[in-house]
Amino acid sequence: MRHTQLFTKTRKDAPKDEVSKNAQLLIRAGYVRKELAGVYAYLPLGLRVLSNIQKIIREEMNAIGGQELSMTTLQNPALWQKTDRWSDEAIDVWFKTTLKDGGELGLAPTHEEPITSLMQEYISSYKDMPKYVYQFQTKFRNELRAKSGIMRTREFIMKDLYSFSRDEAQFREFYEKCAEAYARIFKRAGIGDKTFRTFASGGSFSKFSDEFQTICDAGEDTIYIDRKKGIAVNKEVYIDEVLAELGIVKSELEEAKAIEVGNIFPLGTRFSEALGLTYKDESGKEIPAVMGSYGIGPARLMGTIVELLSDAKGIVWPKEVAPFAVHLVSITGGNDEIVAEADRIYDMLTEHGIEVLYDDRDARAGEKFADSDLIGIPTRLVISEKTMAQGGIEVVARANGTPTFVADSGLIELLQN
RNA sequence: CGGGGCGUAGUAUACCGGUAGUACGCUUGGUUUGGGACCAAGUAGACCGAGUUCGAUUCUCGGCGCCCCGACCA
Repeated sequence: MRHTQLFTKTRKDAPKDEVSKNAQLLIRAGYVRKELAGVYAYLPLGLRVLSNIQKIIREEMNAIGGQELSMTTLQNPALWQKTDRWSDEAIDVWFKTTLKDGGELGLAPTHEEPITSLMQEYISSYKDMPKYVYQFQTKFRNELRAKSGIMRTREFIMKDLYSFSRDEAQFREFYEKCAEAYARIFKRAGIGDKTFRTFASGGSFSKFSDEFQTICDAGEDTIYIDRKKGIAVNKEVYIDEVLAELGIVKSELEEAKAIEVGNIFPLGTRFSEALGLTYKDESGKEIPAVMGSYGIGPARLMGTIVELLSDAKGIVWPKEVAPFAVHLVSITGGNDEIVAEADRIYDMLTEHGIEVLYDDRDARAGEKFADSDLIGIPTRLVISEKTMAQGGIEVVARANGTPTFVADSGLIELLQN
């Protein structure tokens, strides 16, 4: 993509109403725009990042047998009444709306009810399970206080997967498989070394759940990490009984602030019983399915990456989530030959299927480099009078800023490795 | 929801009970051209409502919006 086609612009100053690093950098670089408190629009660059994150998640969910679908955001109150979750006391973050005929609808804060109802139509035998379905769908949560930029918002897309199993053992098997898939996702997203599977409370559904917590000072949670074992405990269940159960001792734990980037938890038969999702076992007996729920918020993950992987100049995207693989920057000084050469390189990269943002603006080097650092694409290619005289292209890694030279005959090979 | 703070050009800010200033941006012209250039001329602003006052962007009240701390977070 040519920069001159991009409608967004970078800014030197962060808006004064944003304090969080993720929002400041993402707004300055033109990835997102704030519409309201806790409501952000994703601009072309931001949407590319979000899509890349979703691609990683999708690949890993498909790899463990997940099937993607898309439910609705408008919710039928009747289903939520059956599980006793329609009242504002049960779920205090509801956004509700009224129909013209006077009826009421909900804007989905989560999707246990509709997915259970949906699957009830397709699961009737033990032979129909296990099944794993997921979606990327907008959730609305009427947070009393939105905060931390794109990490705690009132409207956000969430990947939510639901598992349907015959019994506890079958459920457990998938639960562990999913935990492994989550670890792969966070590793690919560039935050694997700072993300820990964390024992946490199960909320209103069950005794426990597992969170995936990424160590970061901008986080809202406090966790206790056992680095040797590679696991952690959320402060909310930091009690002797739990520590004993997990086989960890207080003296070896390290306290840290962390961001909850994922959460998996058992639902048991809480929803299947309430909504009649039962199946017949081998003996013809009617049994409720055992369910599990598995969530990741791609936007929160995006925000976490920015919080962790950025420096004074801007963002430093990991390869798999970067909006483009390379940032081609021309320093032309008004010289048409350099423009032609940069155009040629751009075409060559594009023909080889390399995703490239081409800064073809008629701007000075300083501004282009500053913007390039801010936007944070992993590899920068510079074409200038200097590089042309040396018969090559300058390659700069955003992460460390060290320039190397490559002849254009070796460029494609270098980038494809 | 409790507490605190803030609303001034597109952005960041200043001053003031008496015609709102600066920087960046943007427009035009010129000089520049490897780390956010320079000169010149332009462009553009007081969240909404009520009150006090001769006069309110400024003071008071209300509303709306935004931020922070806490609480909450299926």
